[in-house]
Amino acid sequence: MPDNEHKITILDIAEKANVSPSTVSRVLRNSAGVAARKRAAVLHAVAELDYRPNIFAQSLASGQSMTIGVLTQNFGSPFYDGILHGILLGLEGSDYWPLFADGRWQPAVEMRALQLLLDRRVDGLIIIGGQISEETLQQVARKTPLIVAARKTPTLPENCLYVKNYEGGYNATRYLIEMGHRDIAHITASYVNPVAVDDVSQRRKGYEQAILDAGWQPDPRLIVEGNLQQQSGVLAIEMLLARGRSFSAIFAANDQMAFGARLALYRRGIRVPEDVSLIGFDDETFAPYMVPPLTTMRQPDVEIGQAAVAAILDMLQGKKPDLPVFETELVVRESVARR
Amino acid sequence: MPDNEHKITILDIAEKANVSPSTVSRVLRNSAGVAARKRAAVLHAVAELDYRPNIFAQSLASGQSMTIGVLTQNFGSPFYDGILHGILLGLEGSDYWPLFADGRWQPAVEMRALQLLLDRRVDGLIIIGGQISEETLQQVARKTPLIVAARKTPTLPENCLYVKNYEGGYNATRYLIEMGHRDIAHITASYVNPVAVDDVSQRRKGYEQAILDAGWQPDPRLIVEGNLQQQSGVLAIEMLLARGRSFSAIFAANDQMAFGARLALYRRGIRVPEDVSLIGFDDETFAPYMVPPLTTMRQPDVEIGQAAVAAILDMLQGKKPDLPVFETELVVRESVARR
DNA sequence: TTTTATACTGAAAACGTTTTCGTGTAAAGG
DNA sequence: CCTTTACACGAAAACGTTTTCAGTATAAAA
Repeated sequence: MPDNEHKITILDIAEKANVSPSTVSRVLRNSAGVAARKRAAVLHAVAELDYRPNIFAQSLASGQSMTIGVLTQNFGSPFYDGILHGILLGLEGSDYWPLFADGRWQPAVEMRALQLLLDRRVDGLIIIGGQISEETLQQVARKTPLIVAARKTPTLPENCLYVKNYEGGYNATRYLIEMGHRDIAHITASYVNPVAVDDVSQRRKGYEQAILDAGWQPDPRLIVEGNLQQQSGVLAIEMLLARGRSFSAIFAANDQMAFGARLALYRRGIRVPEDVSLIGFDDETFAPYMVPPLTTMRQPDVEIGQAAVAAILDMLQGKKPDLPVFETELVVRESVARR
Repeated sequence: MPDNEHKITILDIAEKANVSPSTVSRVLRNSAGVAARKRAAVLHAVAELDYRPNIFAQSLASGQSMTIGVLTQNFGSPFYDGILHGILLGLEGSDYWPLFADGRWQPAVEMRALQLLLDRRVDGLIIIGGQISEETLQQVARKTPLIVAARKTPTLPENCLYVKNYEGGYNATRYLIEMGHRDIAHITASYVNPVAVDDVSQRRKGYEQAILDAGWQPDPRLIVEGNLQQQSGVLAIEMLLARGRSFSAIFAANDQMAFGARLALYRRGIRVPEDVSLIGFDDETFAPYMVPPLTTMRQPDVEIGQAAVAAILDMLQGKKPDLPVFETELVVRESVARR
């Protein structure tokens, strides 16, 4: 690099402002009273020299990294992406900076990512989904402010952000029933390579309870399993059709599988919603642009991200965080018809 | 763990292994020869005490942060997300760690994010899209290895990753022509709040040239502008239809607008591809699940991300990076019919 | 006027590494 | 044998802050 300019440090500021380095530091962090005259001189020198503190020295000396670790499973997934967006929003103007890591739904990768985040001495940690053992999580929580979202963690009620998936599944099904449907298929997922997905099984329980409450018996022939990806929605429909059990509506445990299902129905010449109604879960960005626009249960992803950050920030200040419970919301579009 | 509070440092290792701290450091970074016996002792002590180096001290002493800054404009966008994924992939196993920042397509936010990344002393920087002035970019490039992707930067040919958008637009249009279409509409975008989108205007030039090469004149009534979002695709179709100029095919400058267009056509009862053919650009994850599956031009997003990382890593080793030029690829699905 | 708090402030000690400098020792060369 | 040369490796000096400690004024209290 041709540019061998001397990096300006706090010492340069001190010299230029005719004070000691300690005083410069005090001014910069507002950690103690400093005479107005000197404060001005310091500020002036800082501006003049365009001083940029060395973040490593700061962190080393103060023991704080001013970063929040965010461990997610899949940058690409729309739901996770919404949470990330919320985190970004929540962090805005807070002096903290997010450090993202992606576990890619692989236990080994995830553990490594967690370790790396810890090694980078994050001041707080937000974990979205994943499959790290509760024991490990407890251990982490003991040393670092921790929030776990989009995942069930019975042993850490104080650190968990929770969405009412059971109610969501119930309400989605209930809506179909109210629209006159009786034979309602459900596309669920119990293991995704190969981690149990509690959220989704909660939705299934809600589905089954809604059927029971209507006075009917859930029919196992109407339940198929996918893996949350679009393609598995296609397969689910094939399987369902092969079983020969008729149905007039489908509740997919997430939008992505609903999209796949919709495509499979199109290929079979089955119209939506004239022949079969379809409801999803998540309200992904694409849902309003499905043909026809997808009726679905919205999860407040951005809000969850914001709440996670708010909670971490509270914890960092020693306050008890408040952990709202999130409701899902029915978004009526055009993929469900009255029967 | 029975955490006796005492953080173990390199000194503890040194003591336990009966060597000096310097030697421990040498073993850990492999920076100089160490007697096999001592090396083993150090490694043993490290394992025994579960030593974790303090990354701030390392960075402070070595002057390297072992991080790569990534400045993106929009975590949510599928194309950007693909690039991010590629970056993650490329970084795997490289000792470097990505630091993400989101410019949100807002110049002020973007500049602030850049500044923060620089303050964190990233060893390299990848900028995806955005509107930071070329002058600023040059300044940055002088001090830090820099790669700019998905954006035109005439003054920085050595730092730029480039996709053949012109050819992509040309080929998409050419394909429609070959399929027997003559009246081909184009949904483009010239400014997106309010940054000029060079990629998209290249595609438009390709479109116009293909028409010219077929011996016809581009008709301005067949060109509408959106803002790259789905919703603008809907509006574009409304506008197009209102103009009364007939057309049998549409080339949308990105998939998102194609999705919106498809919805608008559905609402008007215009069938795809029987009445109107539709081709997009990007090959987003959702494209194969549109109804009907969308024919589109694929951009190698993941590969771009990987190439960006590879280039940065090269630069960090003082090597001249090789900067491949990326081709787009026609992905034929079912949204274009022969006329 | 003397005492006693009450600001300020600078010197110096962390913080936990990496890296430079020398020194002692063993191998190689004459 | 005596010099070089090469190698290991410990001591100590960075790296750039924050924070503690110990003053010194200065103002308030007595």
